[in-house]
Amino acid sequence: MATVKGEKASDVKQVRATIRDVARIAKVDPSLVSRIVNNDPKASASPATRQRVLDAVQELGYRANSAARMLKTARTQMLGLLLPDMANPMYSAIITGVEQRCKELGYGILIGDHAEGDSEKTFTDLLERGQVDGLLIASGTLSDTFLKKEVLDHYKSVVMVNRRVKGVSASVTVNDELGASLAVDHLAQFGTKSIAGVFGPQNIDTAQRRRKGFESAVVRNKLKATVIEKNSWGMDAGREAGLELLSKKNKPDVVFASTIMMGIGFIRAAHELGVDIPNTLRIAALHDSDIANYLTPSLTTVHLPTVEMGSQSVDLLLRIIGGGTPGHLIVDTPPVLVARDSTGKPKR
Amino acid sequence: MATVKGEKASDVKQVRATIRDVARIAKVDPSLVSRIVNNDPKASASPATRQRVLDAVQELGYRANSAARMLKTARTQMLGLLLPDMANPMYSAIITGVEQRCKELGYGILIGDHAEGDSEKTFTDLLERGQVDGLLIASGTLSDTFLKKEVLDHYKSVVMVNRRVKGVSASVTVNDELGASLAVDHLAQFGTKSIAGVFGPQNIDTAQRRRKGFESAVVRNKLKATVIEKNSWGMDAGREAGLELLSKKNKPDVVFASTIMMGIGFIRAAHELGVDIPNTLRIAALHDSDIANYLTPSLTTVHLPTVEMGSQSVDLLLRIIGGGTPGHLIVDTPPVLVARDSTGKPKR
DNA sequence: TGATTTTAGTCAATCGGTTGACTAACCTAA
DNA sequence: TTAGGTTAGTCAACCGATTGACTAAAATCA
Repeated sequence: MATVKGEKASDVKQVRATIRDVARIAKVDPSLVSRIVNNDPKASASPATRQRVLDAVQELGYRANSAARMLKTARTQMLGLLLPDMANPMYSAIITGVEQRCKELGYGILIGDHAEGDSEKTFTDLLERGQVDGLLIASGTLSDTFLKKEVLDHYKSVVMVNRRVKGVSASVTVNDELGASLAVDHLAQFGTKSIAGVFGPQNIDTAQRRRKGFESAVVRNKLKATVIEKNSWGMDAGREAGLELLSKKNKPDVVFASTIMMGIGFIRAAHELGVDIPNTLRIAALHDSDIANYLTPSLTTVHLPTVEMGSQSVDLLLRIIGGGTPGHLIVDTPPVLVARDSTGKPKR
Repeated sequence: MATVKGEKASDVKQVRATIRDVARIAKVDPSLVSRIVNNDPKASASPATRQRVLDAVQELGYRANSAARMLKTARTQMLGLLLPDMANPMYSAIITGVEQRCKELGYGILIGDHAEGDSEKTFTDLLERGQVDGLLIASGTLSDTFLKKEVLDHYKSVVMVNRRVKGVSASVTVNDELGASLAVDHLAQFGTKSIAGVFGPQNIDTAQRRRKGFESAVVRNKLKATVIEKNSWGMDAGREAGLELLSKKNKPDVVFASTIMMGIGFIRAAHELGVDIPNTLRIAALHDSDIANYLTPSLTTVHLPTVEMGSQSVDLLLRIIGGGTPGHLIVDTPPVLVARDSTGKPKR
């Protein structure tokens, strides 16, 4: 190997073997190599030749240059994933699911974390750079109209995750309705008369579905309900709701929080106001996460199949990219109640 | 436009304009378009021509096909980011920083979340697909030897984030030592005699640095210290440490937890054992995060510049990719103590 | 045996940008 | 006036893989 003056071993970037290198070593045409490695049905090669090619691939550690492949096939083998906030355990569960499935299928993920302000920019960036074959959007905050406008304007393969948006023809959600009603049923069994429900932005269908499940269970259990709607899904919103509700004259006996983050905030508010959980107040929240075990009291949750939602979104998106029909999928893994201390028997 | 039978408007994917389209409209050669849009200093064009080109770009909404550019330039304009766990707030802070900077510089991020088992696979995938110009590794768990072997084997541009690994010549870290000692100094001011420190895997330099800061502050404050080392950084490890320490005869008065997650776990253990914080026990942890405000009691932390660490890692990596010399950078934003209730005056 | 199909493989165009080399017209200065 | 230098732009060869069209030899069939 030619060595440039002053070159150190660590500087040597070994040159990636190309398909021509493989072809030369296996003594065949590059096109045949291509067909063999991609096991193209049109490839016809004798077993011996095929083996020679495979050996050469092995020997050189050949891997197709993805840029070249992209250019020719107009497929990037990458999916975009747009999220508002990675720190939220719900979103990280979605990421996990998306990632798992993508890895299995050989797709890469380009992540777009959209902060509040620049959502528009990130969005168009991902789309216009044309570096993804399709886009998964898991945002509980961007408005329907914005999404619809942006998405349709770019005619891209898009799947909404954990949400349905009118005008976007594909989505994957979980059974939020059942999840919410499971929580309410659990809370109702303690003989309460009054329940409160804390919800997220009502212009987003996810919140609506949860509310629907909440309300049907409320009716079924003959409870009297108070509802609070917040404009975000976070701990701050949960705490505010808690402070509001718990400083009222007639406090609720039990509370349903529509996200675990809101539940955490609510518990915090209860502590601040000296309200004892679970003796005076019981609370349950949607979305399970490890953190629920580490709160005091530990938080009763309903586990929703968010990881599956992530992976099934990938499958749906790929189907759409492949020309299949879009649609609205509800993950059929059922929600499961995980009872913990926040609804438990009073301690001691 | 030719319309295929049965084609609906929504099926029409508008064809991306190519550089040739722009050239045709502006009546120049494609090469000139390329030079103008990339403002190549070699481009010489009259103001009028330049404007024609720019107008055409505008009109067609032209954006260079990234695959073609990658192929020709052998640059992908993408960085890989390898993380163990997105749910952890420390890592999501790093992501935030990396993302911000990448967006500013027009780079994309390919995320690799390495679960415990498949770390090796993800790793080689990202590297071998050759889809990134360089790699940021922010893993507090992969072993030095593994990293060294994999990294060096692939001669890639790599920056370690929040960690230094012998044999990998670039890293960005924060001043963990100072951070830890700040926390200890704060804890010491309450007149305690005995302090406990809870640390992560000692085969990782990050843990060692924190320990060093802890110990120097312990000496400076003339304290008697107990040290616990755990093999992970999480809530579970913190809780275990808490259960161990707090069921002993002579419990510590104050505790330093080397991550916020460990702090959360420790508080949980204290609750389980009925130890009152902050009256009986005071605790402070490294890494600030929103969740610290929502715990009960809220958790005193030391804010480390993790977001900056993320963005500066990008700068360093890009410098290396551009042929610059690697090096070990310590983010110079100083750690800041954020005092909260877990070390506060006893309530009431 | 001769005609036809199958097998095994090659050829060459193409995807869209980039970039070094080149040219023609114009400008400057001696 | 003419040599030398700018300015404004063009030409064409890549980058590496894919894929439709093609060919020659071998196998099958009648």
